[in-house]
Amino acid sequence: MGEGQTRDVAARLHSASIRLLRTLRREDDGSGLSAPRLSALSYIVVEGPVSLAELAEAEQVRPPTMSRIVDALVDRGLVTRVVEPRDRRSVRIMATQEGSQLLVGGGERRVHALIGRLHKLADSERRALARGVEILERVAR
Amino acid sequence: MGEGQTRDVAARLHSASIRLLRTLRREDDGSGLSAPRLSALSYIVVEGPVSLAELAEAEQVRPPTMSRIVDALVDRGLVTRVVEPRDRRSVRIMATQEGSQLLVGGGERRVHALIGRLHKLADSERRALARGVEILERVAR
DNA sequence: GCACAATCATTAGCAATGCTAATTGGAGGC
DNA sequence: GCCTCCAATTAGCATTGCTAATGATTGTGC
Repeated sequence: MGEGQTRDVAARLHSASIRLLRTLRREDDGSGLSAPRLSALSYIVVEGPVSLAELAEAEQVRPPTMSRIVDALVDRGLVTRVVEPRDRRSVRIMATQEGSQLLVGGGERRVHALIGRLHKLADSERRALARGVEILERVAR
Repeated sequence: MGEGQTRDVAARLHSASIRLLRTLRREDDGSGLSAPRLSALSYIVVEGPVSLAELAEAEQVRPPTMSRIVDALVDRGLVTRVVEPRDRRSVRIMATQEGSQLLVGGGERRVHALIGRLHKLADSERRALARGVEILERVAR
């Protein structure tokens, strides 16, 4: 594959990813949470108990910013903060039942919407996309 | 392809897209613009003259929010606002030379970084990814 | 064991971004 | 001409982002 074609794939992959996530983001309205809060909650639910530093790093914001977002999630009872006994400087942030349910209870709205779109594809296309996703996972790592 | 597999593809596509864009976002630092401003400028450069309403819709923010972002871009000389003569209520927003150069001049940092990653793939993988991107474009439309 | 540097999180204070409601200015109907 | 509708902006507020400074705890050197 030539240099120009590689550039073409890169540019199109970039803009298709942006468009996909923008489309799916419309599903977030029903959650009642802002985008940063929902994204943080999602990470907490999936990645289990995490430290504030890890969470901030993963969400690409600074610790003070994330500390406030966690405040808001705690206020709503979606998340708890527990001091880590091994190192009492740090905290374990984990989802409450309510927090997990808010996410999965909605059937994970975004994924659900995406499944609906995938159903419109031919089976061979879904397989080709699945293969592309495997490669994308390596590229995005 | 079964229902469970389709769900699996959807979930993985979703999170791989998030991870990809987060990775590439690190390239934005060099631009000197915040994420919303850079994203708006990018749309303006690519989509030529646009109205405020169209730009707000595309970026999924409300018109007042976008109006202020455009203010900031105008202040930096990256964009101009021209009253539309056909309908003097509306406005044509377009990039200046400087605005276009800021984007393409950096070689489009994100795409450039992505090309570097694609180079590490085997040729057959790049082709499979290219096929996946074609399908993704339809899914994301 | 004790001062001292390093580390994790939070607080303080500011700029930018997001919203809704209200306003301004112009277009179009009648 | 007047009234309604429409595009954009202004006003005012909450949230999100940052850096700098502070608190609290841990680890280190001696």
